[in-house]
Amino acid sequence: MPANPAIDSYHHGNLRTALIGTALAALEQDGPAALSLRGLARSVGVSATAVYRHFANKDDLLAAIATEGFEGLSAEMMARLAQEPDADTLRRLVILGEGYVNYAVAHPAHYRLMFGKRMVERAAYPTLSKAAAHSYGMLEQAVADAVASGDLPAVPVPLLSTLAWSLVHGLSTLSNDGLLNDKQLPASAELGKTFTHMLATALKHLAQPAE
Amino acid sequence: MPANPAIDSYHHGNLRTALIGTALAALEQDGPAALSLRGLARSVGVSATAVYRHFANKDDLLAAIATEGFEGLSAEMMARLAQEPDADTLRRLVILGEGYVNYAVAHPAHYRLMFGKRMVERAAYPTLSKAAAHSYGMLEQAVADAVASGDLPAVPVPLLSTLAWSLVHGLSTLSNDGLLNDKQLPASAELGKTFTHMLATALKHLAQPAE
DNA sequence: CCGTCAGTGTTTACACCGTCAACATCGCGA
DNA sequence: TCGCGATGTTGACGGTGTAAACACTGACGG
Repeated sequence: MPANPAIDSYHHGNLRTALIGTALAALEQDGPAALSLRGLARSVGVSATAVYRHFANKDDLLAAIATEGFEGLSAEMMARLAQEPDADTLRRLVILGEGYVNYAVAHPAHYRLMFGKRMVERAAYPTLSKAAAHSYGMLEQAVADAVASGDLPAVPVPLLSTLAWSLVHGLSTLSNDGLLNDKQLPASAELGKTFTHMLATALKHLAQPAE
Repeated sequence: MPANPAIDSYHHGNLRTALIGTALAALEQDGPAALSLRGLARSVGVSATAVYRHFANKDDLLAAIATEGFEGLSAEMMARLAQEPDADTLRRLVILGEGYVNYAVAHPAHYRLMFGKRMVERAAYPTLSKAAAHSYGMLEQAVADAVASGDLPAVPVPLLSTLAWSLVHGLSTLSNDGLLNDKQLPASAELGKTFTHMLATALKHLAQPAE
């Protein structure tokens, strides 16, 4: 294959990458419903069925995009952690939560896609499910560390991390769906920080998990 | 209009109701993506364009279905509250959370629809947004009561109720998307109870909301 | 140097979809 | 009774995802 992205010839050069890139742009601009394979192919300047040389079908393309989303999410969280290397376990949890919500509200359509039906049938998309598991793993690890160091009470880690995940995920989707705007609340990005901090503070005093 | 649902004639009798009902069944069986106006009309035994006598377009139908969803959600929470009239404010919050998650996981496709893009452009669907606001209002009221009675600390009510909503909403969607099944966790319905209880317990000791 | 061959892109076609316009049929009220 | 509004039908248009058959091209082995 040629080293440069190809100028204009019969063969595009790197259609796969171009398709994902264009799809991402279209996604954030017009929403997921407006994304069509034919339109995408048109934008890239290629015939409609050329897409099928690189993706089994539309879902397959979307899965690839969703995978990139989880990778981006993990990267964002990782970067924020790296910026504050001396944070204690609770602070690290807050950083993760803040990074999570921040990424989600910065890429609303992408984020929505990441949790679409492809996530349900994730047996068919192992790469996607691995990427998602990695993102979740970062959260769970942070929770485990906080429990191990005694900064969080000895509640079962899966329970605590699912709770944390539910919170940031719920906040992200509610915000993306515009359900928080009309209340007197700080911007959603700030919300992530406030919430995770609140939660960490509260959980320190968590007594018993079940009745 | 005739009193009985109509037998078989040129005019269906209560197409609108029939469409919503059939749509609901199809929704839970095959998922939201598989739901088409034409297929729906076929199932009901009516021509494709008959739908447009009762709904402006597909989105309008879906909005009606989503509205019913929020009404069902409110009803479920209300019913559970009524079952336990002597519950204190914190317990009432737990009941609400449990009812919320329970309804969501009992009607996954319906619940997903309720938070689709119609929710974003809810200016165009005032009935839908009213129904949604009512569901949320129940939560917020319970939080306000708990704060007023001193059972929860004096954190701004919108903040606390958004936190509660985020939690149950996040948990519901994660569960519906099958992201919780492979962990060693109790069933999601039970999770709702556990979580809200955990949260209520933890929040009792919440000190300061912000840094 | 040339042929072949796998990878990539094209054309054509099909079934399905949401929706519009024009027309048909019914039942209720003046 | 009759006419009119509500409801349902037929037909058509442009859009979609995708399968099948075909075309182009660059790289590699003889």
